[in-house]
Amino acid sequence: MQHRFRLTRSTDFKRVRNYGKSFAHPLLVLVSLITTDETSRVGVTAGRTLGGAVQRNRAKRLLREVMRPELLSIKPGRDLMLIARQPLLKAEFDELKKAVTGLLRRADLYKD
RNA sequence: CAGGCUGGUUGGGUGGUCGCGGCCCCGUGUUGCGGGGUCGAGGAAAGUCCGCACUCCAGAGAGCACGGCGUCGGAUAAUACCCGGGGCGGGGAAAUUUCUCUCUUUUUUGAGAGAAGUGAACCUGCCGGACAGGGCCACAGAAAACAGGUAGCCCCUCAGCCUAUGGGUUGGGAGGUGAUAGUGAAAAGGUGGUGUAAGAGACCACCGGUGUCCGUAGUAAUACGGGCGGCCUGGUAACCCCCGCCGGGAGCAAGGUCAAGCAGGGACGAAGUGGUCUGCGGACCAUCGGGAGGCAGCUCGUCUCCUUAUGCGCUUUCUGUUUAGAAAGCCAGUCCCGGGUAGGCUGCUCGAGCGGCGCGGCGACGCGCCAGCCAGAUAGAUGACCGCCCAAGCGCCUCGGCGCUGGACAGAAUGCGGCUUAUAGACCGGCCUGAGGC
RNA sequence: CGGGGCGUGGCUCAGACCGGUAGAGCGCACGGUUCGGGUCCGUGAGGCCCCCGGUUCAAAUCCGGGCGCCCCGA
Repeated sequence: MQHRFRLTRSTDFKRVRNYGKSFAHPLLVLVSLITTDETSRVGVTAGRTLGGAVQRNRAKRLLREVMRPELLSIKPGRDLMLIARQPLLKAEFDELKKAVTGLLRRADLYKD
């Protein structure tokens, strides 16, 4: 995922977390916030409950890899946040992909 | 061959498609985008237990306090922790010796179990001082540290009883003793003898320990042998302490630099003189004054640059018939200033580095030569999917294949050395013991 | 990067500085009191003192190392 489509600042994460709408799934949580920007951006987090640095990095890489092709078909001006949950580490890639696309549809983020 | 122990190396490989970060090159519509090339996690990157480099702060020197360390030699940039020794312990297989028990055999014997001893390689813990001083040593025990008595033993003495007049016995008192028994983790060298009323290093022999001197080996700690002396002083300093040595503090979120916003400070003068050009708005040059900077810090001098912008704003005071003007303050604006938050850049990876070869050393490590440059991210780059192969586990049978599962611990964040902890396996050695063969 | 604290019966904590007997409250079990329950009274079970080494005659305590949890500073 290209760097300009990423959430990078701590304040951005706080803003999305505080004012965004959240959608839950056993594998992950999606948080969405409407902004005035042209582009949509995505941030990825994995808390300490997932395990050590290896597990947390792997969770974030999987989430980024899943989001990469979906980014083109998402409505502009959205800041998204994906929060990993513990069962994500044992899930298959296709399973995770299905979960993410399902959440994006529920949040009504796809272009018409 | 069997068993035990131990050192080192490695930490899945390969190909395809898509994707991410750094650097270089090219193109372009140049804060960006596209294409190509190249590089891109570890042996522990981890824990942060030590030691350095580096940076900032503080600092004349010395001492005190506090903390750490403490056998010898070596290695190192440095280290209580690395390497090689020394001393005192602990663990350690096969084998074997002795004893006891059980079974067995006509006997010789054989087998098993248990206890004690000897016992390799190797692994592992500790290491100044207890005659400088203080504190503590529960329970038990007579006594726990300038030893000690209501057990026992012995002598003396007093009283009672018995008596064959030698004495015996019971109880009390004054002493001696530290041998015996018992307690305890520990009872003030051990064994044997002399000696004595009973005893005791009181004395003797041997042994053990300690101090000191000499010799041999060793750089040394120390070991071995011999002489002499006292025959000798419990443990605890990972309790205080004493002696010797070492230590300034903080840490890459160090530090440097650029710098929004907000807040703070300052200025918003005089509008001179001479000249040139002019499209009459003004512009430029020189000069006076003012300001900023450079010429090593100061003065002088000199050089360079700048010298503008206010508001039909508000309040008060003064002048004035009014329009208006002046001064002070406030507000807004513009410009400048220093400090500096968010944030950016830097520090940031060429280094006590890594690899190969050779030499020296038992080793830690050192020296020389060669070849190359080998991660620098910052919500933090190494990922996803697929094929084949090599190991591993499970199942099946025709014992060699087939099918399934499917990679251990774990992710750089300034760098390096050591330590500690986690770790599926694979490969290559070394040492010791036992059995057999030549 | 640096600093601090905690771990002891089922739960909340003492004991640790200065080593020798592990204790309190709540809870639990049994008995009594009551017609029965609660309250109250009495009795007493339950601990490898987080783990591994070391010092010591002796370690929950002293000294190393490890594990887990919590907190703080730049």
